[in-house]
Amino acid sequence: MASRAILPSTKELSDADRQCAVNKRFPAALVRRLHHGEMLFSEGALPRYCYEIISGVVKEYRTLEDGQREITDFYSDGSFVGVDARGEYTPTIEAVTDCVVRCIPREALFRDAQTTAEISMFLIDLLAERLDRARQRTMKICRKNANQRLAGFLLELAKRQGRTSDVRLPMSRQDIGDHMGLTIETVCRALTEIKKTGVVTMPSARTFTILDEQALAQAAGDERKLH
Amino acid sequence: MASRAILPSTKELSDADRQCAVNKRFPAALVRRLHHGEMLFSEGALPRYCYEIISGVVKEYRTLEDGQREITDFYSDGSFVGVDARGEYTPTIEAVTDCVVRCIPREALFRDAQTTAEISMFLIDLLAERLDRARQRTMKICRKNANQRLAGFLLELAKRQGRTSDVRLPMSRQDIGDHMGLTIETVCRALTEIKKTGVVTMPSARTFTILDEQALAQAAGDERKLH
DNA sequence: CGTCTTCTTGATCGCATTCAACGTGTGTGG
DNA sequence: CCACACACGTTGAATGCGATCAAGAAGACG
Repeated sequence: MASRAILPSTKELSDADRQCAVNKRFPAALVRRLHHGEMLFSEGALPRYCYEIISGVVKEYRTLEDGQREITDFYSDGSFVGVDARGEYTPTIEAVTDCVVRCIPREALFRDAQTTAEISMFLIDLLAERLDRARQRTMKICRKNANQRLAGFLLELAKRQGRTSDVRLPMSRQDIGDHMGLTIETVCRALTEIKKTGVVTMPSARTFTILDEQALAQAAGDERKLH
Repeated sequence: MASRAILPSTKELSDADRQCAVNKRFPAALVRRLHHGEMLFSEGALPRYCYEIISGVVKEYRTLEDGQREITDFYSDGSFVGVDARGEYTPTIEAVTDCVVRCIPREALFRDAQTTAEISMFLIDLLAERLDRARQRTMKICRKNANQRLAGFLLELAKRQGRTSDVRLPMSRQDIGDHMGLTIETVCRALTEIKKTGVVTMPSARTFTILDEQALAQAAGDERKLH
């Protein structure tokens, strides 16, 4: 696999590497427990801490004046959130499931980044990866129809959870819609259509099993129609 | 105006500040001239240089398998491009108009970032700003209709060029469409509708004058319809 | 067991796309 | 300088996808 690093000499940081680099600096960081629906911080104010997700899933979102939400991403164990918050553009981080997170003081992290290359490179790599991901998401939303977006979303969930059977959908249909730029009804319909093709089964609304991964990838890809 | 910096203690870097920080390190960087349509580098390979735009406008884009393009952004003088390139996900940078750019060796830049806080902070701030911008763009594309997107685009062009009269549209309708997630026809129709409302005049296809800035901002904003 | 939330399906509507044709402008060579 | 060609821009008509409005089904929870 080709390197995704920002420089050829910089190897791609795995979540473990990141944890390591920051852990060395902040070994005694506070651990905090979150209940489903609780917020780590919300838009507007620059947070005092950023967080590493130890377990559970959080969603990161912004709200428009008219109340519409955009969920930029979901994060689970090994991911860092709140690092890229900037002043008034700080998004909200909310627990999708019960979570355990490690609190890292932002000010100290950025102070250390000024003296420790390991930390600053960690930040640069993290931001570059997020930027790339944000742009790929825009591309998907612009260029793919509802079925393709949902097929891609299921594939990614399965990949993140490292399995194809009994994959969990921890977030609501509304959350999925807010993430994919679709309404809740369209999410339902797209899921139903995918089920109908037989490549995926859903024993319950919040679990699924991929029967034909290749066909699902195909459905997420260049196919204009999914019938 | 509230700070947009990533930390309260970090003041927002203006383009001038950035130029300054990097200039100090790379005072003798090579200058290169580009003709309209020429590429600085293209997707796939990690570029050896990144560039500061001295004059002219470039577009940054990726291409999907099926040939569709997504223009992530347009950059003009004072902006840096190619900094956030990462391995296989490197986008293409192409001159929209004739350009003059300053070449900065990437490897040296990132090496310096490991020893000089000024450089690493420059990179972190640049990436954080791009990330924010990318997400706001996604939000606009998801939640706003064609007329709103175009109104917003015109406003931004005017703002960047620092005037409301004889604002240049250096890019083609196709480029605008690829940037806003619309077809070329829809771009035309949206522009026509905006002209019809009388808030903007277009002496030629590539120039416009804003007659009523507030009304244009309104049209870009929460209005669902523009009649 | 009943209530509330979440999920699903149906019918209709509107916006942007698609396909098609026609204008407009720009640059090149005769 | 004009004629022509070609790229770019504009407008029209028909189609289709996802949004909206509405109602009903399935879980979750006390």
